[in-house]
Amino acid sequence: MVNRRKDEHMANAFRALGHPVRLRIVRILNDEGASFAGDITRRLPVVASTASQHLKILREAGLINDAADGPHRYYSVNKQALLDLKAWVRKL
Amino acid sequence: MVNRRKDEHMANAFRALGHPVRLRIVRILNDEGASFAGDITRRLPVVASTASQHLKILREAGLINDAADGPHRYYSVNKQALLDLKAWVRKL
DNA sequence: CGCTATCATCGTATTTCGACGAACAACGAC
DNA sequence: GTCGTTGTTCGTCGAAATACGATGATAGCG
Repeated sequence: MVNRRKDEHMANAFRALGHPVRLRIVRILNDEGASFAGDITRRLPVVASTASQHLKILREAGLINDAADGPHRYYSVNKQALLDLKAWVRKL
Repeated sequence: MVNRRKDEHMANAFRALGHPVRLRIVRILNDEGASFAGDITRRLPVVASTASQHLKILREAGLINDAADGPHRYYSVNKQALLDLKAWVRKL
């Protein structure tokens, strides 16, 4: 099948979104713009190390970007990834 | 947050879609219409009992419907659930 | 330099997922 | 009733996910 690899990639993205905390992270970044890790974590019901893991999962799924900024870390949504997601879902 | 419960529900749906086999099931039902369990299973790289489990997960997530039809079981997409999913994703 | 702040990563315990084969249930044909 | 077909559920086991605290790494302040 032509789209087997694409499906694999999309399944990865969906799996990353398939957790309340991670869904909330994406919504925070999407609704309120890029943020520092601490500002995100402060709004989540988990400790910092756990939040960091969730951010890593979203990053590895390609859904968010990160950049170092002094001792802080700046996170933002990957707009292109979200566009791809929307395009895929629209076909359902 | 107003949409905490909604997010929980959407995370469930995303988690259900977060597996290649289940994504493929949804695509089969969506692209080719409702099907018997056996016809679906035959196109998946897993044995029948595993396919049945995946169908159950999708059903419990509300993404597909099922109906008994003699010794067969008939599966179809839940159009409303997909509409909800699309509406949610569109807001990203 | 030492000190604080900010995050990430490591180590670990618990839970959940995902796969299979075996056993079970429901239906139709006979 | 007994088969044969279809599909689900059960039992099990290894792999992965999820949470936490502890430790490590880096940047800026003094």
